[in-house]
This record gives sequence, C-alpha cells and structure tokens, in this order.
Amino acid sequence: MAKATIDDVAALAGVSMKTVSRVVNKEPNVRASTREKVQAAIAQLEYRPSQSARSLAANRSYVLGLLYDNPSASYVIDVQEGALQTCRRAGYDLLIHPCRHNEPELADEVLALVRHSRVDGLILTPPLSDITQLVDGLVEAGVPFVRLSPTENKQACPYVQTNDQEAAYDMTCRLLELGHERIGFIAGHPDHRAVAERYQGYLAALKESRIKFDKTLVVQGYNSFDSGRECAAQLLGMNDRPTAIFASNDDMAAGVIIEAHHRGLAMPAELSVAGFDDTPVAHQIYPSLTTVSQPITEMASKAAELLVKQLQGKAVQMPAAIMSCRVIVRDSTGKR
Amino acid sequence: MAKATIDDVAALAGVSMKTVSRVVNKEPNVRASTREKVQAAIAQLEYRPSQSARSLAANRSYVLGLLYDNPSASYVIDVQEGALQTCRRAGYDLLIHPCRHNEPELADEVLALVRHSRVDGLILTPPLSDITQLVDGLVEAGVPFVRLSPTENKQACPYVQTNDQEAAYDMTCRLLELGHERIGFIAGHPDHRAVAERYQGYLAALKESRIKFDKTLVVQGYNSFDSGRECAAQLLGMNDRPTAIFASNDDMAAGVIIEAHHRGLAMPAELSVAGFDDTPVAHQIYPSLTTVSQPITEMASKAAELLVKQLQGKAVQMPAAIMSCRVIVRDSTGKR
DNA sequence: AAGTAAATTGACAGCGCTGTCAGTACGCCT
DNA sequence: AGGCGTACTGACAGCGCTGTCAATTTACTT
Repeated sequence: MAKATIDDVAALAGVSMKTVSRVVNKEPNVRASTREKVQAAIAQLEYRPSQSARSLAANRSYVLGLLYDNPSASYVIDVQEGALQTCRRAGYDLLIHPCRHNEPELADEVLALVRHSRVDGLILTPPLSDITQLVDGLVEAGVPFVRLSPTENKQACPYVQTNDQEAAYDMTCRLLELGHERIGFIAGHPDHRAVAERYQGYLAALKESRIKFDKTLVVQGYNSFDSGRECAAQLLGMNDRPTAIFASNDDMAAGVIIEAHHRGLAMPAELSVAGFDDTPVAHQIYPSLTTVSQPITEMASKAAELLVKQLQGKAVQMPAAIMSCRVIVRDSTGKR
Repeated sequence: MAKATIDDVAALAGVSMKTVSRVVNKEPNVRASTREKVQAAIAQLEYRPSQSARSLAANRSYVLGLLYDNPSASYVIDVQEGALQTCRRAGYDLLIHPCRHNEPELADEVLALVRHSRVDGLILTPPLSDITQLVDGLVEAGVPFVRLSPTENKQACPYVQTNDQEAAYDMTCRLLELGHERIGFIAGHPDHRAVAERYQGYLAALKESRIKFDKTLVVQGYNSFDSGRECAAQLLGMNDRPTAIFASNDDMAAGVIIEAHHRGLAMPAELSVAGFDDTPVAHQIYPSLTTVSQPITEMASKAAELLVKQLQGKAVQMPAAIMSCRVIVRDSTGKR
C-alpha cells in the first residue's frame, strides 16, 4: 500500500485538502461532523502527514534542538529524556547537538543550524546557558530558545532552574549540625556558573553559624573526578584537615572518596563527604554518597514545554519555572 | 539579509538551478570551472540548502534514527557521539528514539517513525538488536538499518560487533593466571544477548583450564547495580566462596564491590572483582575496577557509516565490522 | 572535417503540504 | 421574509528543491 497523501484522505472523506489540513493541525472552525469524517478517513488510510512537506509549506521544521556540552552522561541523558517527553506530546522531534562551550565559532555554528531551517527552537543546558556570546547571538537573531539553569541575563529568554544555592546552604547546615566545624569546599568549574554558584550556599550557611570562615578550606575544582581527587589531596594534606568535604558535584565527591580511601581514612567516621547532583555514581560508591538531587528530567520537560509554547506564539511569562532540589542523605556523612 | 535560495545562487553564478543542485550534491559531470563559480556564489550568499525542500523533492529526510533501550547512560552517550561524528561528516542529522524493548507495539511504533518519512534509516543498539519482531519487521518493510552487537540473524543487515566472548575468555584466563580457582560469574540479562553471551567466554576459559566447572559459581544477574549486589551476596554467602568474581558488566561489578565492602572484604587481597564495559564508574570506585573496554564510539561511528553507505546505494558486505575489546587492568584484581 | 559518443547543462514538472482569500452555509436579528 | 455577521469550506498558488529528459557542448574518431 503506497503511503497515503492528504489528497487521498480528502477524496475519501469527501472534503477538500485544506479541511483535512485543518483537522490534522487541530485548527478551529471545523464542524464536528466534518472532523469525524476526516478522522475516520485518516484512520482508514493510516495517513500521516509528511514532515518535509509541512516544513516546506509552513516554514517550520517541527524539530527542537538540544545543545549541550556537559561531561556528565547521566545529566545529558536525563535532559534528553525530559525534552523528548514533551516533544512526543507536542509532535516535535528532537535533534541533539553536542558542542564545545569554549569554541569561538560556537555562536555561528549554532546560528547556522537554525538558519538552515533544521530547528525551530533551542534548549540550552549549562554551561552553554551562560555563554554570553551565544545567548546574545540567539536573541539578536530572534531565535526562540529556553535555558536550563542560567545564572545571568535572565530576562533574555524563558528558563528553568533549581534552587541550587539554597540546597547547598541546606547541605552545609546539615554538616554543621553534625558537628563539623572545618568543612572543606570544592568549588565548581568557573565556566559552569550554575555549579560554581553553589559556593554561595556554602558561604551563606557558614556566615549564619558562629564559625569563622577559613579560606584555605575552599579549593577550586573543575567538576571532574580527577580534579576532585586533586582537591581532596590538597585538603586532606593540611595539618588541620577538614572533618567534612562538600564538593560542588558528585564526580568531584567521588574523587574525594577515592583519595580518602587511599589515605586510609574511614568514612564517615574520620571524614564526611557530600556531593551534588545525585548521579548514578552516588549510590554505586562506598560509602554511598550524601548528595543533592535535582529533578533534571522534569526541568528539561518543562523547558521544552516553555519552548513549544513560545513557538506556538503563546506568551511565556518570563520569570520562569523554579524547581526544588532535595538533599539525599546516604552513608558518606556522619557525626564528627 | 533574507535567506538565499538555490535560485539566487544560480542567478549569481550564471547557471541553472539544476547545476547548483549538482554541485551541492556532489554529483559528477560538472565542469571544474562551473563548480568553482557555483561554489563561489554559494560562499558569497552563505547559501544552505533547505532540508525540508530537499527532503520533499528527493523523498528522503537526511536523518538517521538511533534506537536504544539501554540503561547505561554512558553507553548511550558514547553511541550518540559516534553516530553524530559520521552524521556530521555525511550531512545527516540524528534523531534519538529511546524505547522499551519489551513493549509489544515496538515494531509498529518504529515502523511508524520510518513511514512518516522522518528517518531514512535506523541504528539499533542492544538489546534492540536482538528483538526478532523488530528486526523482521524492518527487513520486511525494507527499511535500511544496521545493528550494534547483534547475536543472531546476522545476515539480516549489516552490523558492527566486538569480540566480547573472546575478551571474556581473556579476562577469565587472567584471573586463572592470578591463581584463582573458584571464579564466580554473574551472567548478564538474558534479554541483553550480547551481554549474556559473555558467559561463553568464561566457560571456554574454564574448560581450557584443568579446573572443573562448578555451576553454583554462576549466578543470573540482570545488568543493574542492585542485581550485581544481590548476586554478590549470594556468591559471598557460600561456605566455599569464590576468590574472584567476574561480572558481565561494570554496574554489576560495582554492586559486587559494594557488597564486598559491606562484608569487610579487602580487595583485591580477599576478593578480586572484574567487570566489563569500562564505564565511568569503573575508575571512580574503590578499588578501581579491572574491566574490558569496548570502542563504543568507533563502533557507532562505523555503524552509521555502514548505514549511510547503504542509503547511498553502495553495497555493504554483510559480515560487517568486528572490533576489538581490550582488557584494562586496575586495582580490583590481584593474586589469590 | 565530418561523425559519433560522451560530457555537461538546463527546462520543467512536481514532491505534499499550508497560507491566503474568496465563497458558501448557517444562526439570529428585526 | 430579508439582512447581516459569523462559522465553515474550498480553490489555488507556491514553499525550495530534485528527477527526468531533452538540448547543447566537448572530446575523440576516422
């Protein structure tokens, strides 16, 4: 059976091509009885509109682009899943586009992607959400986009974020409550602003406590396992070493745990460790990692929704969705 | 500047639309001087062909579909990366399509995807590579596809696979060489044939050694961390417990390591553990995991290449690419 | 130099759909 | 019953490209 076209459906239903088009696109002003006739014909012929033809005629692709440069496979997969949930509901496809956030030609590359009518809109994930050049380029070109966890220029486009800093604050408070007074902190990659800003939560909690801030306890990390391990070596090599280390993400926390193992430190008895993100590794290591879980899939799904709304011309209120993180207590933290 | 069309280029280059089309599509029989004129015009106008128009006219989408139902984020990401490498080179886009391998409607769902002219061809990853109904459906519908690591029906379509069993054999031999005589084995999920068949390598190595096979040392796992941990509990609870455990994948091996930690077993002194896949967790746990690395990205890239070749009508020799795994020795294995 | 095959080029008709706009049917008013 | 506004429907012209096929030019023969 050759693939049915809109004409076939129109003929079978006894209406015009255009009316079939209206039904398919859920346009208003079609009589209920007509709609049913058309739907019956569609079902009978197993008609599916041709994406290419729709795209050409309507000058949209019905495809969303997902841009990322994130070293965490689980993060990316979760984002993809969330975005796909919305895409499937809304009849869009998802094109994935990994790229390098420090590539100078990034903005051009992405604009090319859009200009060639391959995608109708974009979803940016950290750290791309904070690449000014890219964001500005998109705004200037009038490309619809949404961002996940941006830290600045928030009026540029709708976005979805979590209360990261608050969660980092909570986590620090918990460590303080456990009696830790010297809490090491491994800061996130400066390019990765959303991660880097978790530091503010740490600071806030310390400020609230009576404990005085010791800046030698803060080490600059770069989000990777290896970087976490190096930072841990530095912190644990101090004469007056911290009794707890809070790393800005799980990969670095895993590095801390390994380094502690190699130094023969019992966890949590001699060292408490906390991470952030609740990646799979968090419960696959020993001891299992106390961390913060973000609703990544939902964030991505929500972001895609905001984007689709934008594409449908519906106004999206700017100060967009803010979702909540959740501290997950596992075995890597304990009383001092 | 409005987006340039093929007519604009043709006018500027002083040739016909069709000739521009020939240049763009790298068709033969265009004089070198003409080609250059056209290319200059293309560059000057920053012309990019409209995907939708090409698709509509040529009746292909220039999009490959990537089907997966794999719980391992790192595996999926690597496959995506490899596939994208080829896609970018060949001018294709990649549509990702996660799905459920045990969904009864799977074949219909996928065929719908293809019929709606959204993708020109498909890449299947395990365990989908071995879903007979799906594979047969695709063959019957004449949809071009390639598979990663199929275990059966290999003449159905081109494929790329690794010498898994051989690597499992090698790994087992290494454990035997280290003096282990009771080597526990955690088998892979039966639906996940490629993983499940690693068992054959284990068997082969044992058979070759003088050691007699003890079937109580073989436990059925289901590829997950939790399942690995449960299997380990069973193996380590035996009176005459194994001195080494070889898990069919890293997630399960990580489960083994956790369970061993909880039982206070020193690794590798009291227990050697080996995994398979070299996922990120392998070097993030303590002790770091001896495992087998597969060139996943290259496999996927190669698979996409085979698919593109097929789509271009070039014949692809059936018994396709076989790539090599590599044993990676880390700290989780040692002498008995 | 004429003749033939091969290389190169262009004219044109769609691909299957949507946007525009004009037309027809219907509901409700006086 | 006539008039008017609104709901509904259809005719038609492209969207920007590729396939077909015929026309033209070039290359190579004898």
